[in-house]
Amino acid sequence: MDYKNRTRIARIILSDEIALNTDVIILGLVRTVRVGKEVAFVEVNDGSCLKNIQGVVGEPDKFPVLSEILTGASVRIKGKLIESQGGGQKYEIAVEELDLIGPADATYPLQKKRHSYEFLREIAHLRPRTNTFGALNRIRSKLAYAVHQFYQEKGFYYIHTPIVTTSDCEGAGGLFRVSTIDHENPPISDGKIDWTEDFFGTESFLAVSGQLEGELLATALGDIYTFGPTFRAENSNTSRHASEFWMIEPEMAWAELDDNMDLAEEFLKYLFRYALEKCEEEMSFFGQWIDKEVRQTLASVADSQFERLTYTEAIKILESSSEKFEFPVSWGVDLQSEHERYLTEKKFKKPVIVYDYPEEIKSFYMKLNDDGKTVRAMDVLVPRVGEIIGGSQREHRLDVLENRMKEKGITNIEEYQWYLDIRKYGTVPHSGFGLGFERAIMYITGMTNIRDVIPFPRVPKWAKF
RNA sequence: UCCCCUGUAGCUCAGCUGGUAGAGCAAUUGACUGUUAAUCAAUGGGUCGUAGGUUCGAGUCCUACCGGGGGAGCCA
Repeated sequence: MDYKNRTRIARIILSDEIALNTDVIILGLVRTVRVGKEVAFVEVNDGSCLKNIQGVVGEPDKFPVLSEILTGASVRIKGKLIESQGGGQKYEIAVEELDLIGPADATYPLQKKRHSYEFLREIAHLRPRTNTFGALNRIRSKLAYAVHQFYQEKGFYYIHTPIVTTSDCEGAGGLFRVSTIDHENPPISDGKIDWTEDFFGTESFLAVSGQLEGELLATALGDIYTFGPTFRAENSNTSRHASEFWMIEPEMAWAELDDNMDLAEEFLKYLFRYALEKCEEEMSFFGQWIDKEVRQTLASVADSQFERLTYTEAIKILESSSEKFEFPVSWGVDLQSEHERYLTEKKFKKPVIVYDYPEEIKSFYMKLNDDGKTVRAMDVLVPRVGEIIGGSQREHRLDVLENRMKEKGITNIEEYQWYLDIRKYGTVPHSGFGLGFERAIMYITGMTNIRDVIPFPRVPKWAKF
């Protein structure tokens, strides 16, 4: 079989680059078959785009294989590309050869109808074959490319931070243990597990962030970014948390919080514009089936300023608002979801950056402001998704950093010697943030559950496929 | 982890105040059609999440457990 000479459907339908009457070979999965006496139609999708192409069989009697071709089968169609004689599509294939490559029987779970997302999650091995997940996986790929393009064009270096970490206190929640110790018969010393016997000679975990290492590279290379998997062993059961997700973490040397906010805003707008301009087919699909206003929202956000306000200002707005909150607000408490949602969805109706948070509720590495009460932290909040970016200017003053670590109760400071060393030798002001890639995709596509924007989600009680 | 809702044919669901199950789609068979989530007809298909309990009798009520959804916390 000459699989190599096949023509991808996107080249026919989307880019219009195949001339009429060209002999083409289509390889793909059957979406639906309609067999009659005089004519039969075999509609195929090959994953290159949303649209299917239909093969037209003029004399069905001469193709007994038609009776074996059901929805879900893989087929090879050879024939001439012709102008469609029916309405509804521009092109079709006048079938000359029709081969069933891989049959699918009546048990094929994907029917010619809409399925619930809940059901599709249970068949995550097959859901990529649906229109929605095809579009999601394609736009995910394109947006990942856009991430690299954005940073590479700005002169940032793409760096790889370790997946396995030995520091158990990165300030971002629960960690997954990495171990080769026989857990049914662990080595014991002084009544406790002897981790020096473990693979790395010490306790080790999956990284919850590449930030600390990112800072090291930034002070050497200037501007860097990471884009990789991140693991959080939190028992979070929400539509916007996953145990394994992809995060983009830029880190800029010689940059303060304003520069950080500028970068975050520019970055998000770049992704929104990229989706609108370079992912037209997917975005029109999402606009039709997922969220009718999503394109309009992205376009208006891409052309407007994000609202920036300090935590203190945010608290004042919330306190003077007539909105009834379940949790009362006052200076010093962390903003609840309902507060964040009010700010971004009701008050400003666009992305909002809140910065300068009370130091008590933020991590040790964030730069202390001169007021001694707040730190240079920032959160970017967007409607429907909530917190999409979290970042800060880092504390680059060695003595201040050491003090804050002590205040935060970090006892094993000597294990962070490497982190402190970049402050000890030629320290530079630097800033960075983390963007949850899936949350960005949710915002861009209008999808409302993080489990549907990553092909194989990992969440509490679910790591199948 | 907490609160609320939910679990009935392959899928989406109906099943009122308890009396041993229905529809649409899918599938199978046949007919018909330049069709396009094709159409029409017939047929097959369910130990009602699991385990207990109340009751003469439970899909329907109660308890526990296991899934799923929404919200909260944690955050990206």
